[in-house]
Amino acid sequence: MQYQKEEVRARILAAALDEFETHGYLGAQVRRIAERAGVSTGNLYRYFASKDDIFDAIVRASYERIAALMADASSFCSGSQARGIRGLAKHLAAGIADVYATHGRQLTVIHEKSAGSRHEDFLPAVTRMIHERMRIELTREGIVADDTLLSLIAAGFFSGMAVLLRTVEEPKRLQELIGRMLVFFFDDLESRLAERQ
Amino acid sequence: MQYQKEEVRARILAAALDEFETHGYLGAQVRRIAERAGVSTGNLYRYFASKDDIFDAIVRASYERIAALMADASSFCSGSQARGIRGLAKHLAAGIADVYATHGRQLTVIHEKSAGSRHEDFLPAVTRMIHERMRIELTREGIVADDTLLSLIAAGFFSGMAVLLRTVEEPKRLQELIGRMLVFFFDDLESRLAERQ
Amino acid sequence: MQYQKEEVRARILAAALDEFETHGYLGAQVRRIAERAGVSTGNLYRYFASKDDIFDAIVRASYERIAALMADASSFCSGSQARGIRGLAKHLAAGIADVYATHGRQLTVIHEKSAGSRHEDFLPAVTRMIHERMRIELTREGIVADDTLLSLIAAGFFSGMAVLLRTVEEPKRLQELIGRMLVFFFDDLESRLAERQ
Amino acid sequence: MQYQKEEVRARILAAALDEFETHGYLGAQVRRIAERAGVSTGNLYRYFASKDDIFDAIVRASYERIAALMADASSFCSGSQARGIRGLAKHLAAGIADVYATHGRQLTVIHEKSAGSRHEDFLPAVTRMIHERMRIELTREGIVADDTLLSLIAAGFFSGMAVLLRTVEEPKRLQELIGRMLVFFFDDLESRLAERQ
DNA sequence: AATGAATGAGCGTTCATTCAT
DNA sequence: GATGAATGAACGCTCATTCAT
Repeated sequence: MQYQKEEVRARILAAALDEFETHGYLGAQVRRIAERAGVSTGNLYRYFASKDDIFDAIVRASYERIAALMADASSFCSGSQARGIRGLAKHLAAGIADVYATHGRQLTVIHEKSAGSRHEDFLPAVTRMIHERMRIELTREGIVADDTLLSLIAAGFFSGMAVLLRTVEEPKRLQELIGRMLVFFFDDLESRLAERQ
Repeated sequence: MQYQKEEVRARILAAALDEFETHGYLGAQVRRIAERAGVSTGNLYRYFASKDDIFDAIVRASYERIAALMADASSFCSGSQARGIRGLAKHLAAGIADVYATHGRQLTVIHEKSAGSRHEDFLPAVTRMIHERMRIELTREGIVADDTLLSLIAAGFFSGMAVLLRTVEEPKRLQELIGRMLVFFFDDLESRLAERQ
Repeated sequence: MQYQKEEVRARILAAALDEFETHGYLGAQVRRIAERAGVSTGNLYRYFASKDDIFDAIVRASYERIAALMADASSFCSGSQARGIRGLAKHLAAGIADVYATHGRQLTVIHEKSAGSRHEDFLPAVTRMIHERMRIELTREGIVADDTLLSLIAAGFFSGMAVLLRTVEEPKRLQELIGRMLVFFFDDLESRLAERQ
Repeated sequence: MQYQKEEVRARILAAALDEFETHGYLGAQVRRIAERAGVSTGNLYRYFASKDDIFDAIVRASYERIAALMADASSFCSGSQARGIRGLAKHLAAGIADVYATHGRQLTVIHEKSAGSRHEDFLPAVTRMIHERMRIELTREGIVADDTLLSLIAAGFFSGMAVLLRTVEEPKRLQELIGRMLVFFFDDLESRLAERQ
């Protein structure tokens, strides 16, 4: 019985992931999710209290792991020798890749299809968190950088990671491209961000 | 009569811009647009055939100008001496800023609030176009670059421009930051994109 | 098996009584009844064919006893020396109190919470029956009374009994108040009902 | 246009009155109300925000008039020479008849069919108010009466009025029966309520 | 006998669109 | 040209009842 329930729950989540991916949160229809899952509407509501709740169930783990990743930057900063923004970026890139490895489609959905749901502020929130971390790191290094520029880099870095993870299937190639993206974004950042004379 | 019609049409478009900006395409309500415009719902439908049509009317000009900007790279390439990707990027940045100057809010709307409308693929489309232009330019210069990396840079560049244009109000500061963003994205691009040895 | 069945049946009825008392017939939920009874929904339907059926099972006994009470007025009239409406009222009051003693909550439920069920006409039916009895008795005594007035008294008497039985816990006090209510309703009824000159 | 709107609103209210009368608040269906009114469901919601709102619109006036009637007992007590409970009862009876004359079916609906709506406590509330007024009046006259008995009389009086008003069509007959009901309930009340020796 | 997962018709409500005036 | 009342399909969700085990 327990097994069967879990299996149904999983089928609903799988169907819902398809649906949200295709139509976005607002465009998604609960009936369609139920149909795709081979479940009646009524039964679906035995597993989830509302449409928003289904979305949350799909997306929560990736949300929490990303949030945790951002939060543990202090432990990262104090403990490691690979410091500086490049170290931070490496750390974040590895963490994001890690989350993507297990929650790839879910991360994409919360990133791009959450408008109207309780998670619609995911992208700005993540951008802000990355931005803050980078700001702290740069300050520590005595580097002065414009905040707008910095937030733009934070957003570009996160979305760039998303593009790579979604596009590149071969693991070695992926690792290499992440490395080169890190070079692209953070090598010699100091001089590239310097106020022009 | 013709004059009056244009004025009504303009009021509808202004109200709709507000509405789409606030609620996104799917969350927007035609009734609310009509109310804000001081027009009856029925009359609104004399000017536009559907909600999607209103969205299109708001957004089409910015879409076309961006598309045109991407298309005229040939004229750019043949005529100008400021060549290379940096020249291209400068050209695109200027063009985007130009579009933004007259269609700023519309550009933001098609960029971020188009989910569910016929323009929901605007962002990937623009990214692809920029990507292609950059690819051509780099090929001309004999530079080999990974396509995924390139498309990620294209997307970051476009979204970065959007951030700057939306955030920075003071024109001189804006010009400066655009310049520095160009430095950040395109200075020494060749070596930063080079396959690692 | 039979014993066990009866115990389950009783638990369902007890839970249903709670539920109907709290939410009324239409507001009651079969699922909630099953939960409170510690029985599965499916099993509940082995004992009762429908929600309406559960309601009927709870309420039938009090209904039948009240109906029987009304019906045995003939035996009452022929056998007893305590005649007249006062005698009838005393008899009915005692009978109602008797039913209430064993089916108090059920009586309240059929009286006040039966809207939507097959018993929703309980109150008017009982009122009519009391009314008829009183009419017969008054006719026997040669008293002429208006029928509307009489039915109003019948209803007031029954509802009044319900109020007392529900409100007053102490038996002696209850007996006293019932007595005084009888005085209030039936003492000198003849002159109080007389057509005014 | 204004006329037409009012006419539709009136049709909806009339249909809803039928529906609530027949099925009670919980059993009533918005679709059925719309059908009976010859209006589409969507249009019905242009006139009323919710089912509860329709009920309120039907019933509010009678509620407020009854509440006002109860509230102005002070003005009644100070000004008039026809004092005592009999005076009070006469006053209330006249007031209730007055409300019934214009809101008869609505009064019945809020009285008997409001379970589940925001007005479901109408009957106990009215009973309590009448009870309190009567208590004040009796105290003024130095009469001691049991509160349970008093509340039972209050309820019987109100419901009795409802019965008369619903049943008796002929105005003179109605007046007469009301008068006789007042006699029945309040003549010689003092001695009938006296604690027995 | 018992479970509780499953069903599906139907509820109150919304909103893009049409139509009578 | 303009109004805004009217439509009705469709939405998210509920719950009495049934069914596979």
